[in-house]
Amino acid sequence: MDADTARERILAAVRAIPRGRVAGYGEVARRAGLPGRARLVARILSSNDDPALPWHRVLRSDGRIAMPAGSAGWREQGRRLRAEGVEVSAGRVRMPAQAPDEGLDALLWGPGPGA
DNA sequence: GCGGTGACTGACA
DNA sequence: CTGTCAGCCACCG
Repeated sequence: MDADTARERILAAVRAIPRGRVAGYGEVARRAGLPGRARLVARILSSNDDPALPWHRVLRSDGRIAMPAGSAGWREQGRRLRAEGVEVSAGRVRMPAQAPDEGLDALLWGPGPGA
């Protein structure tokens, strides 16, 4: 597929993250049908201009905010996440692994529109 | 074409 | 826990 299609899919995957939930760059890439393209996801978000895109729900694989700690974007992301009820401490989000009752996939994406 | 860079990641020490 | 390393890939000078 071409670069434009890839971007569309990635943006769609990001938009699919439910409010109050988070997903990793690699996870988003995988959901977009582009496994291993975490860096592409990061690049897309960094150049994104859509104010409606929930970019703040995308985190690094270790649960930490990807931007430089203390930067404006870093603070903004933490603020938006907490505003949605996501627990954030020291720039880190509580990962789904701490809630073993449900599958990781279900926790990340929930029932979603397809269920 | 080439090397540097980055909102990345998993493996290892 | 922190650091280093090799992959990764689009973009830029």
